[in-house]
Amino acid sequence: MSDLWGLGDEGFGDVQRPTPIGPRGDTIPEHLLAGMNPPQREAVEHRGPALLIVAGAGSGKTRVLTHRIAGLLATREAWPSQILAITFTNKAAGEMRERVEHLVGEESRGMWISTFHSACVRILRREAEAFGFKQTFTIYDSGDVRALIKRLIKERGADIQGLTPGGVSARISKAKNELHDVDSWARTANLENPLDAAFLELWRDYESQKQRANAFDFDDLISQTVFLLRAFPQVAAQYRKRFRHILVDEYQDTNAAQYALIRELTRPVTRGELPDLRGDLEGASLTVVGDSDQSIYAFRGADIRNITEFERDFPGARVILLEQNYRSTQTILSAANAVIGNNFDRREKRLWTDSGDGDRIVGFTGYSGHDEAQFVADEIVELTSGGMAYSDVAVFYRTNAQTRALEEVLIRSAIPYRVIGGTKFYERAEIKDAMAYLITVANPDDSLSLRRIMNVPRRGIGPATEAALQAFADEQGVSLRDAMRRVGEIALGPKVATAITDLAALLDEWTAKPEADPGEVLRELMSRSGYTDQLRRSPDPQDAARLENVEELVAVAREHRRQNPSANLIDFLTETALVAAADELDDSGGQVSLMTLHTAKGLEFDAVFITGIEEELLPHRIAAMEPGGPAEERRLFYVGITRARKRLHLSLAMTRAQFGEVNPSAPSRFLEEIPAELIDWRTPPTAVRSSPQRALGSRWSDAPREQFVTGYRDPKPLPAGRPKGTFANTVTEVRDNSSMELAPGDRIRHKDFGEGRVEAVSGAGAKRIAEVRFDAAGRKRLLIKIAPIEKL
DNA sequence: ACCGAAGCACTTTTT
DNA sequence: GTGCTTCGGT
Repeated sequence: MSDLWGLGDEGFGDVQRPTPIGPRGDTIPEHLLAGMNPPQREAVEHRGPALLIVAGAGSGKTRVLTHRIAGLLATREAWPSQILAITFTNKAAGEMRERVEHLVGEESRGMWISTFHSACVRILRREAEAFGFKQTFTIYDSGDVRALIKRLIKERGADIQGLTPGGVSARISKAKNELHDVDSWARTANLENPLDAAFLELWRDYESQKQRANAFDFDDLISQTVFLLRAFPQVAAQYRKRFRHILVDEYQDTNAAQYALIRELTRPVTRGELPDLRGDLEGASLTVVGDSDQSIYAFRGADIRNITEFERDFPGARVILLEQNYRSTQTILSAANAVIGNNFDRREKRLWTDSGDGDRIVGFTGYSGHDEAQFVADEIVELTSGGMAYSDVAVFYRTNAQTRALEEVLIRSAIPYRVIGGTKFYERAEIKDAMAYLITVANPDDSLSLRRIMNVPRRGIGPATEAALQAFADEQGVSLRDAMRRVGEIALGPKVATAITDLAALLDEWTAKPEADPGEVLRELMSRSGYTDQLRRSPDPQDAARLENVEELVAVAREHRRQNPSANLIDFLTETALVAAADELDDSGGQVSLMTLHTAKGLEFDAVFITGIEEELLPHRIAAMEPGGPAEERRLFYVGITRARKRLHLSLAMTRAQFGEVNPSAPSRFLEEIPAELIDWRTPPTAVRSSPQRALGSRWSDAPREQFVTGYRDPKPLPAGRPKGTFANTVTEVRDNSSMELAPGDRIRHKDFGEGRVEAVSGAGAKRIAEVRFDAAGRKRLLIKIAPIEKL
């Protein structure tokens, strides 16, 4: 650290600065460095063209980032407006802004701190007119994209086999994340393949529809910004000149498009590209923070090489490692280190703490997902009665479907909880309807939203009428909305024509007032369109809840306006389109948080439950077959483990219900990667086998599904030298009792509940259920197929 | 045009 | 088990 400021040879000295900076001698105020360990300190102080901070979980990277920004401001090396910080969620952006403001005060206003998507929308709105879009463009979420593609497939007829909306949208998304557009993709594609050719046509259709609707999809936001910067050098130069310090969090999860965006923004500006530029301007200084062990978004195109090859990409880059953990106990870190150590091809990094071992990890194996959920609930009661707040507890799972059992049991146990993400508020039908009204008002060209509300509530405009309107629009070369306004020129019944005219008039009235209060607009639209009336009059009790949801949305819009008095309808729509799951978290809630392992990234809790640690689920069956899949699933588990501050609970179930079918499940291979002495198993996982004699002393490692089909299979020997779980001496049988005939009155013996008498049998096939009154354990409902019972 | 009943396909993770 | 689509009746 001889050149502490990096100003010497790194070339800052000769460069023209567009705004004044303080005297070089300004030092970072001591309060910004107090209490930091040496690498943290260096990460705050280092100056140079590029800096990679390899930040292990819980190593204080947010603190380092905020203090680094505060340092830049405090020393007058940068104005707030010269800073662009990219975070993973809006919530993280808000927190970072708050913390920087806390450190350096009001003067920090004017920084851009946002997600990739929000930053790009901001750029695109400013520049929209330059490349054929209107400023009022709207944003399609994945549901909108699928709906549009679905319609396009349908319109093209049945000649395209094997093209599903989901498949097509995933493919388009993947291509865009790799920075392809339709034409560049077409050049590399093999169009001999009829499926690819059909896909290409569909994609072209999709793009032209989207353009006509004045809309972007999520992936466009990034890739179109890159194309914009590349196509308009003078536009790019403005942003390059403006942003002198770019900081990117969670860099391991950036994809090719996001990488390209960063590259574009950090290019130097040469004289002549901007009129008022006196000399060449070197590229912005880039700081990235990340941890390749926490890269979990490869499915979204994230490329781990962005971080592993950072030094090669950005010559002159400095790399700083943060390994000291300030979050978790050593027990939790040892488990995390042991698990992630099984990923080969990684840069060795070991988290450590000086804050002690803490409690052992608690393990539990339930009979079913419900049983497992009951364990979670019981433990939460235990923890909170010991003084822990509900909001300090989180429950993680691999798939959203796993919430059902958890929610049922938590409700029954009167534990307040909140599901983060999952079936989001904004995905509910009534909310999408309400939003579609707003979108149609804000962006009259968006025919997708217009179609959605055309006959909602019912006003007699059916498919036939809609087709007639569309035909007229195509014929006249106008929008669907224009066709509605000119309904008099179309031969339609008087009743239908009136309905269309009324709707068009209502929408136009508000389109003319784009600056009106969004909450007010929504309330008016909902009431005057008859939407609220329809729900109020409905006999369906669910409609009462839907009405409440719409009212809730009005309240959300009002609150947004209260917090941003100048925010118009488009601002509100943009914000709601870009909410991330983790943004829903508020710490004030006093509720247990339920979320997927993906959503958990970047968060931390005193007590963490990771559920469903089973083969097929974690690693997930689909991911396990993809190249790099198992390693990424392991990282996901690692992310989950490292969220815990004090207490970690790992649980699994011996059977798991899916599709309403119950199947046996095997403990995850990841469990035995944790040294046995770290886990206190309340009930250990057990060998799953079909022939009782073989299993004693066996391990349940490496237990893929065929084991259940074909019988017991000898596991591979474990690699020596690493302590492994040894739970195999306790063996439970999960057997297939499909053929067992039970009738009321039969006596049975259950492995744990003892003897009992069958009272009733219901259901059919794999779902046959016996109600049994056990002599000691009381009444239970057992799934005959998998219950550990025998007939007496 | 609208409603209810029956049949089916589906679930990995997300901005 | 759910949610969506299809079909047949009003």
